[in-house]
Amino acid sequence: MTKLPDDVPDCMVFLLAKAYQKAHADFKKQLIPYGLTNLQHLVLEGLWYKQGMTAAQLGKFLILDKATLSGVLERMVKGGWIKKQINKKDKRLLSIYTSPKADNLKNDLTKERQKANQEILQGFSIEEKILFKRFLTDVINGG
Amino acid sequence: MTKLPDDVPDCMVFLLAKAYQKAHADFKKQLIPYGLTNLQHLVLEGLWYKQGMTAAQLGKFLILDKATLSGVLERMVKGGWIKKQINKKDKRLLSIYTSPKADNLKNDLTKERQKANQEILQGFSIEEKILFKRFLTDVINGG
DNA sequence: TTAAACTCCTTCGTATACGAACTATATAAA
DNA sequence: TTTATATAGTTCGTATACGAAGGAGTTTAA
Repeated sequence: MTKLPDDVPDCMVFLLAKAYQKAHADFKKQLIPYGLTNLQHLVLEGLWYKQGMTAAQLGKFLILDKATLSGVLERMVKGGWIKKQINKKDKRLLSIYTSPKADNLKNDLTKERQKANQEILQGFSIEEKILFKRFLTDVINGG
Repeated sequence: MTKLPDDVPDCMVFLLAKAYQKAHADFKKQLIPYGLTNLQHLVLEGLWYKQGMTAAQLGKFLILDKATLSGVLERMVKGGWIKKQINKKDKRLLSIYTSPKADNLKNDLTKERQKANQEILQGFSIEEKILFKRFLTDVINGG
């Protein structure tokens, strides 16, 4: 990731993309020792937040397309991170649970996430951090 | 894109990802009538900024991996948006130029970009806009 | 001058990301 | 009850995104 030129045409999508990619790339490196990708980590966070969510609920929680989630969940089952369980009352529904292997990493992953937050917001004052998060949520919710 | 829950675990990578994805999805829709993707539009902006850049220079300008750019450029040549030209002095280098078909859309695309910026920053005061952009560039450059 | 080192671009592998079409299941309506 | 509609997941197609390895060309160094 190189220095951003000063005089690019003004484009918010570009700025958001590159800020995201920078943060993503750094956190990705932090997660390599755990054998987890960024998104897979988010799936675990989602399930720890509310265990047994269906794929649809998880997708809503993570603001993620069901098509994307489908593949991620498949790889996470294969990796032993989660279990899928078909709902007996409604056979369309998949309830998803974290595995013990995942749960054992919960504290470590929380620390990694906090470390990532710190590095991303390094140099930001407390007020700026709050403001920045408000701006981002405004972009997400606004429209 | 649904409403963001209030009590997610604090994760900047998530916020940045979703803010980017929201902005990206909206701009993507704007670009459909032109037959261009978001990134392809950025390639044109890059070339209008400095015509004849090599793939490596363009990648640096757009903060993009050469492997990603390679495929994008191939599709853009196929679509008639750009021309690749091998440098005679150094046969490794590809100089890249926009096509007349692309140049004809320059004004329209500029307007679309400005419209996208407005929508993303809708509700932001002038000071907030400046601050937000500073925050994002800080994330990109900082580390 | 010839081998080593370097650079540019492509190709491959893997993981997002999402629209669209499809299957299976469940519910609503006629 | 049978049909219509709706919902949950999967699959397919296309486009990023990037690390790693490879091929071709250039430069440096012994």
